[in-house]
Amino acid sequence: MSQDSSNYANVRAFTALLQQYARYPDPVVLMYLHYTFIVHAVENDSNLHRHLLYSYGKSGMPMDALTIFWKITEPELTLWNFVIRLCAKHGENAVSFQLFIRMQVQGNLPDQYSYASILSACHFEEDLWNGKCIHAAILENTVAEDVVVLTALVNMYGECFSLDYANEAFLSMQSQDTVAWNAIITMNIHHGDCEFATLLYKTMQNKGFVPDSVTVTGILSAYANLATLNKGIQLHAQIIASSSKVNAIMITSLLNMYGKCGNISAAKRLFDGICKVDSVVWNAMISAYAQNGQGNDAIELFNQMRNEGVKPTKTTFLVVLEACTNEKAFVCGREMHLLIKQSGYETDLMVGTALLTMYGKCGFLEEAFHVFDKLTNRTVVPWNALIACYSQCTCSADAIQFFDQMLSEGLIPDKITFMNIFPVCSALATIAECMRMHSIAERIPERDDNVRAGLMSMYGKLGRIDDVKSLFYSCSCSASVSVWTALVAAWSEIGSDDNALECFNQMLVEGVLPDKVATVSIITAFANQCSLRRGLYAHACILGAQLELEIDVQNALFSMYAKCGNIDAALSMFKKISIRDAISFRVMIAIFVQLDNMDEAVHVFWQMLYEGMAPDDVTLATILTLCGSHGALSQGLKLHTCSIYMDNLDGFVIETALLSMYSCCGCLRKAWKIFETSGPKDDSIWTSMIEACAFHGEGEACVSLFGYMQQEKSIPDKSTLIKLLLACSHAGLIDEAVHAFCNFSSYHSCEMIVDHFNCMVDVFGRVGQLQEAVEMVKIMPFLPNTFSWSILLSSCRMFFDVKRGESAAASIFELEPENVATYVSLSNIYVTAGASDVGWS
DNA sequence: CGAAACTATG
Repeated sequence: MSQDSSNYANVRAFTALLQQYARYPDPVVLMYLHYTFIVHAVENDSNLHRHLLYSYGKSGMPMDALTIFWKITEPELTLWNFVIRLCAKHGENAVSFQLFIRMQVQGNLPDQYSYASILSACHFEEDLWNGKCIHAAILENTVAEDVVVLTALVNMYGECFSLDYANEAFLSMQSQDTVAWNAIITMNIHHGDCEFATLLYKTMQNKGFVPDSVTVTGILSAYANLATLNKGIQLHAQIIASSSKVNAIMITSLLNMYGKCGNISAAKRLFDGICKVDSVVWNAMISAYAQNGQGNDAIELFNQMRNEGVKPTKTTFLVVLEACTNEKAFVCGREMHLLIKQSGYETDLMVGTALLTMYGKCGFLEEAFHVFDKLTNRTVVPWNALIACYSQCTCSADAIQFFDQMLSEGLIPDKITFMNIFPVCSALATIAECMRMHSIAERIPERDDNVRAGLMSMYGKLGRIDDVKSLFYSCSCSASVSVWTALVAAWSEIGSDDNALECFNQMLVEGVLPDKVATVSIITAFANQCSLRRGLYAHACILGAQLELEIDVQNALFSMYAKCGNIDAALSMFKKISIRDAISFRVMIAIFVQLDNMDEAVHVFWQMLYEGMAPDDVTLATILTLCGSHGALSQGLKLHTCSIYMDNLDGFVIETALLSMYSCCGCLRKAWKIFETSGPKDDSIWTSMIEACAFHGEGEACVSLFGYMQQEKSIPDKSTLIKLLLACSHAGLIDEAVHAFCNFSSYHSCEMIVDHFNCMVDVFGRVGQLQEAVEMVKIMPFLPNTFSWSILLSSCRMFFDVKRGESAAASIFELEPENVATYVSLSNIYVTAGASDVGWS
């Protein structure tokens, strides 16, 4: 066989391979094939070049495609257009333009497809000038009226400049086609005008154009953004009825629509019935869960996705992290971090920001900062996320420091920055800081009514109603609903509920309808004043505004009824909410906990689990504490079992609560078990264990725990010391008490409080060392309070010491002349000492 | 075999 014919056979074989490849594109396989061609010296076949070029294009590798392209001598116009379009599609806009110029230099005149391709290389505002140049060239050309070119212009102006210009290009078409309609519809959706997009959709059909899958996709996202579930369902039904082929993109749009409209079960039914090889549909379903407060289902679905071998993408990380953040699922979040590291997305700005937000929401500020620190070319977005983390964890000073650091790095804060930093200033309660932030905020370009409202609520929280008012009156035009809300809240903050109500009325009079946020904050304001009458009034005012269906409003309403003392109304509202969220349950549980109604609290808690909602650790911990105080061991055990299956809970909080619950229910051994099996211990769990031992009279155990705690470098706080001293006192462990007391005072003398000394009075008094007890009262660096003397008095009574008892009683009378108990105690001393005849009456 | 404008999840 000659060299030529063998080469020919190779070319045919490789061509076949490449065609096969097109069905399952994979960059690694493609590069391997390319390498093999070179080895077999068939690489220079021009036919093969074309195949390779297209294959690289399909795999989304524009630069490799270009390398092949340059080897082709005198490529025809279609190939030029192909590579221009390919580079544009993958963000290589500059390369597209170079190709476009080079093509013409080599004597090829652009046709309508060339113009359409090069226009698609203009995506951003910065590209507008290029786009306009191309537009000018088109106007000189015969293709100026071509619908393809004009559609590309619609898109270019829509993405780089304004909807108006896009509309102009659309209207300048002599006749539109479906694709052109699709372009103008999607442009309106991208600009947020979904109502108009649906109107265009109707018009298009009236004019006889048949919507295709692209139209449907766009309209579905319009319905999603408008949250018009019924329209969405209707369109879904039409899709099914038309029995046209449903592609993955349409499925994704449907999932998104159901998710945004809050109909998770419909989304899940759809999802279960499709072929799930594409990560995008998984992402959409995970996101639907995450956005509807079902973070645990989102996480579970993600695990299923991995089990089925679907590769997570950047978006997967973003949506799963969102779920972890909402659920405070730290364990899962940390696993995600590992995966993200492996995928090389750790330093991606979006992923990094989502990751640091997750850590921050879970309360792990160090980890959050660590992620932040690794990000390069930081924009204002990760800074805002970092500041928000520290602000929400009430690390106000750090938040301010980061703010200043951000400024010194030359970044300009945006309104989100201020939305985060204003609450920090009110938390710090330093007026100088508030004014400094105020003056910086005055200088940012995008200050708007939300920034103004933020400022007003900052001053409002500090009670500076005059500053709030002057900001309100400095509005150049009529105040927006957020500004009105801030004013109402500020009046309410200083307890002037008449003014708050008057402002609310004034707002209604001026035709400003309360939105969701306004309604919630107004209802909450009245709830905090326990003003049922005003709360009812606010409730009545919003009845017409379709707001009573909003879950946040419903939560605020029933909580208001409870705070104002009308529990029955609260409960019946709670029961009537059709789609309750996790917040509804947490609020309702908190209400019952506050009422010390364990049965109802536990009942709502189980109901919450039954409806698929995850409790947070605070909710579970408060219920456990309630069970403890009611001695409800069997409920406590059930809750313990159930907590084992939740991974979104803060271990320390739950373990500490469990420990206390067992201790209060009399199971010291179970409390010990919790303590022993918990990992590294924080201060609160040490303290709880000491308290538990004290409660059960295990004084010696308290003392040794206290010792261990200090060995572990855990610093006992003042309340731990009190628990310990009480335990020692009950167990008569004088030396141990003295030791702990002296030890603590030598290291933390500034934390010593009068209660510590009172405990020591009790320690000595209880065993009859009355002289030492008196000394304790004398040497304390505080003025002894009634308790100090009362403790001494009761010891004197126990040991029949009339003289010291009289002197203690005299001191109490000085402090509290009306204290009847003292008379009783003293008379008891006289009686027991057989000295009732000493002349006191 | 292969061109073009409009398409989903964040």
